[in-house]
Amino acid sequence: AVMILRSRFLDARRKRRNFNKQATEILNEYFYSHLSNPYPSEEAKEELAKKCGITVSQVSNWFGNKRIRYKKNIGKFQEEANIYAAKTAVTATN
Amino acid sequence: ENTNPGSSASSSSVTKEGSKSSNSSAPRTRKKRCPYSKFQIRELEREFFFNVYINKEKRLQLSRMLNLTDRQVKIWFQNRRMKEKKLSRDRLQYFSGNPLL
DNA sequence: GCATGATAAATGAC
DNA sequence: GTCATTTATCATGC
Repeated sequence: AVMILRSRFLDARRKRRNFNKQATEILNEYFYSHLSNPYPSEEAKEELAKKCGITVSQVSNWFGNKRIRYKKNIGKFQEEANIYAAKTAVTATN
Repeated sequence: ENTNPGSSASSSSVTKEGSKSSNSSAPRTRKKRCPYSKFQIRELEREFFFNVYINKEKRLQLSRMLNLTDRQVKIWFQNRRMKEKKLSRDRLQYFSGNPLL
């Protein structure tokens, strides 16, 4: 039984699985509502991880990938940015 | 497999600024990430298993054998230690919600 | 065929 | 030294 779990752990890391839609929503909401400084603190990461049902490392990975891919091609994310900007416009000003 | 690591920073030396000490401000050009070969990884892992912290002598020796700079070897061990720590954390988190134990 | 999550070199703060 | 990060690369999903 231990061997099974061990082997399952070893190859469960690069077997990539997409996050569910709700988790992606939460992450994108935070990212685009903090676009001027998209660097969540450790506490914020833990909260995001809990709400998304993923690990803190996965949250860090997501923000790392998001930051550079957004920076490299802002135009491609423009539509997405507008959507979440409108969705979180109220909370962002507070 | 892996050619001289020192040449991978900027391939064309003519177009890039040839001067080195003229501008003291910018971070110059970040060295392009070049994945290490299987042989290099094997030897690095072997030494890492022997001791997680490598001393200066072995570091220089290993860097020459693998055609890497001592700085690259040093940084590899730093990253490898971080990887080990993260593996431990993930193991704990993975087996903590254990459905079979 | 790219989008996406995870990992591997490389940098910099401290 | 650690450690969050940037960047490119890898591996998979679809």
